[in-house]
Amino acid sequence: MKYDFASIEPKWQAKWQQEKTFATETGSGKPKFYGLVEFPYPSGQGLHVGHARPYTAMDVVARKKRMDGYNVLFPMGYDAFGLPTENYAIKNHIHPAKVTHDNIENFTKQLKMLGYSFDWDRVVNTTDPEYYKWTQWIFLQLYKKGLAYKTTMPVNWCTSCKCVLANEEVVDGVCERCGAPVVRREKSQWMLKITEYAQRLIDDLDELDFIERVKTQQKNWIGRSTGAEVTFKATTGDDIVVFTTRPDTLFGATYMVISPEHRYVKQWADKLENLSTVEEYVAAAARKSDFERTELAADKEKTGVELRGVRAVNPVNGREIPIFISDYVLSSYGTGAIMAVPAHDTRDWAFAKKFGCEIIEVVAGGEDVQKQAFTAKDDTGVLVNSEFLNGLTVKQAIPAITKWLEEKGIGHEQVNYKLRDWVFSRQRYWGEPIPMVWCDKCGWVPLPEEQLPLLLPEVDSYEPTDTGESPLSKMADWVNTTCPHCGAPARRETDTMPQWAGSSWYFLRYMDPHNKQALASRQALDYWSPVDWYNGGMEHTTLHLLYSRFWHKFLYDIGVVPTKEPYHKRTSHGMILGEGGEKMSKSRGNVVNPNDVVAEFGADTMRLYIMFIGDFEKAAAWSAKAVKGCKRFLDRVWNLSEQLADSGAYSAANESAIHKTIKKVADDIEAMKFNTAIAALMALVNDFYANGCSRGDYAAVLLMLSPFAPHMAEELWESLGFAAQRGGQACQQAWPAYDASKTVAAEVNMAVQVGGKLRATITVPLDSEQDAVVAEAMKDPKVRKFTEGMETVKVILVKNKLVNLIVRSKK
RNA sequence: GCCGGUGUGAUGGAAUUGGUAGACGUGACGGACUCAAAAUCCGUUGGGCUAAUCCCCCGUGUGGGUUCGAGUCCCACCACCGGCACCA
Repeated sequence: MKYDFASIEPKWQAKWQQEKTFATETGSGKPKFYGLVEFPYPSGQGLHVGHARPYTAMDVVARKKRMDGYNVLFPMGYDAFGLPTENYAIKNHIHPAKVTHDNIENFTKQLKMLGYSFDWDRVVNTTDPEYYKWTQWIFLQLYKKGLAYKTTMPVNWCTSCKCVLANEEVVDGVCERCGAPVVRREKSQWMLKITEYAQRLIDDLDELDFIERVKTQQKNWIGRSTGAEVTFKATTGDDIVVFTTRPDTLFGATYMVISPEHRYVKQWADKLENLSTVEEYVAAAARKSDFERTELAADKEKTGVELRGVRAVNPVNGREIPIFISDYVLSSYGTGAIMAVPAHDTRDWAFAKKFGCEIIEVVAGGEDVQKQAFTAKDDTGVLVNSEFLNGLTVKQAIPAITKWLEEKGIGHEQVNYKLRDWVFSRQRYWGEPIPMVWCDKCGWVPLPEEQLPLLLPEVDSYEPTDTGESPLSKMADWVNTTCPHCGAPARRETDTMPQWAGSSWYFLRYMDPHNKQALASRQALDYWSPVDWYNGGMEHTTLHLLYSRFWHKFLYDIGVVPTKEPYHKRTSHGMILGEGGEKMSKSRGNVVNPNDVVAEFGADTMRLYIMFIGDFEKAAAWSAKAVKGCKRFLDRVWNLSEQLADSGAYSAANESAIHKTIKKVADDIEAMKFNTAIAALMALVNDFYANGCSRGDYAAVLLMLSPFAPHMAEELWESLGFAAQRGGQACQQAWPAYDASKTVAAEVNMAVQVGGKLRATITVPLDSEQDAVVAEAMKDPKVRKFTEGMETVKVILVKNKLVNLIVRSKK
């Protein structure tokens, strides 16, 4: 009988669906395992082979965990709000909800076609009002705790999406999604105080089993630095507060720089002798897009203007120093003002050289500071020209000066973060409405919780407006409401939430997806939390992963969830590239469609290949030829079923190899080394071809193969009578038992080295002692040849592995 | 510039973490089967030297080092990939 995947696969998929083979009960005597993959955005293009890699991997893990006796939660859903759907809807005049519905239907079909063991009764969809009701509810809780606020500030504005972006969504000055330039605009936006959680988002990483590069990337993004805030007096009498990580260099501060947006620039306008030049510079800085600003940053050419008419006083020595504005000082970091120490900071040095500022060395130990800044922050430098700090190393001087500043009341230790608050409003239609009402008397009033969900209204046009207002603002019926507080006429917020909102808590909803009273029942949360293993893309490290950790910590603080962190273990997969090793894209014409692969080779081959393709964490190029190799392997497994010896036990010739493979495959799955797990199975099947194969041997291979190629495994399991014999599907069996004692053979092959060079291999009884091994080795003519006339000075024995004879010529 | 990662046959990639480099797959070559091809099965396949699948030598980006022994550890360098970047 031929391996007819085209009829086998739908057969088993239908059976799994009918019998709800993978439905999960909350609560059971078994230990729980919650495996999670990032839910897809249901785009019109359908499932990509890039999706198949992480999904297949976690499916293999989930299936293996079930065989290990775990109660496994392995859910799937759709992150369906977002711009591509909205843009498609605009272009084709179809409602985004309809587009979403159709795309989800297609995705579901494709996911089922690949045989994933999701619990399909727990599907969530972020655009479902029953779901986003709770997204809105979380927002209200954030608002009540003061963590959501509306403010006017310069924001990133995508010129193409006509929408604001979070800092995390701007990459190299362009929109992360569409690549259009991002400019800065003053807009009133809802913000979430993620900065309040900055320290905990760093600290709690220590307890988590995240791969290291995710941890470092998150830490770098949060960007903690410790230093001091110091207050300088301006000649106007105002205080100028600066942040510095080098308070020890305070005596070398020869000028100050404040950002062009700093409030003092306007405040001091009437005192400035060169007001028009200053205003010109401020205007020019404001015009620059983020892209231009990062471009300019690259060549480090400093620009700026001195504020003539106002000066500052260095608090440590009373010296009057000039104040500049320059866009190398950012308004959004620290205090928007710095003390410049050109001798010991490369940026200040470059600026000082250009504008002729004084350079005073206060840390000795480097090159001439007139030629180059000396920035070492360790013990190599010693303080000079700094009165009471002289003679101290930098490391000693920092606490000393900090203490001094505190005593004088002009400074204190300070920690700063690069992380900014999360810009949370979007001026688009297809997102969760923000449940807030503006009342002229009461200000912003949250919608009462019992009025949730606040439904998206039906509109005629979803087009974004050029004015930067949400399309919802044109819906007078919807916008005009009454104040929940005082009953006066009021207006709804018309911005919607960013796509990251729905994905920030979806893993909680899977635990109890149909709950109408809460986002999930406490019982379900207690049972399933936290996610045991979450696999996803590196591109979400500073977006989704950071945002959802923040929300989860907040929910923990208000007593909604039982754990501080949402995910225990986080792993990441590499991208699937096209045949040539380039990124798959329509324009390159190298996109592989999973439907085509499944039609030609079957889902099991597709699954097997995507796991065999290479190191799971690294990018891998698709190879049509290698796909065939995996199909060939499955054919070989299938064909073997027709030549089985009729014994339920492992055959003597294969027993040792079977036990080794059982351990190898289990270990490799746990370590995500799927490629070597499959290689081990291939090697075992090769052994079976060489040695013959019993029914018992074969059953073991079917069980080990079942997480990777479940349809074929089930079909053979059933047709060979194992299902009837052992009861239940292959995926419902226990993982075959591993017996270490069965893996050891009576004899082992050992390498013989002379002077570290391999000269022979010998076969000796297991656990042979040194003398016996050497004696056996000396029987080998090659070994004799290299030891002839030599004196053995040392023998190194690695038991059952290797013996190394160290020789030297006799005197 | 800073942080992280990678570099192994023709090729995708293995290597129990310091112990026989190249598992497994692809490709190539040879054989069996076939009228033939495909499919399948069985071999061979790092380089040099060679009549030889005898020997011997070389070989994991480059140059040093530690060690009985290094793809693996240390130092310096080169190349490529990813992240961050005027963050005081």
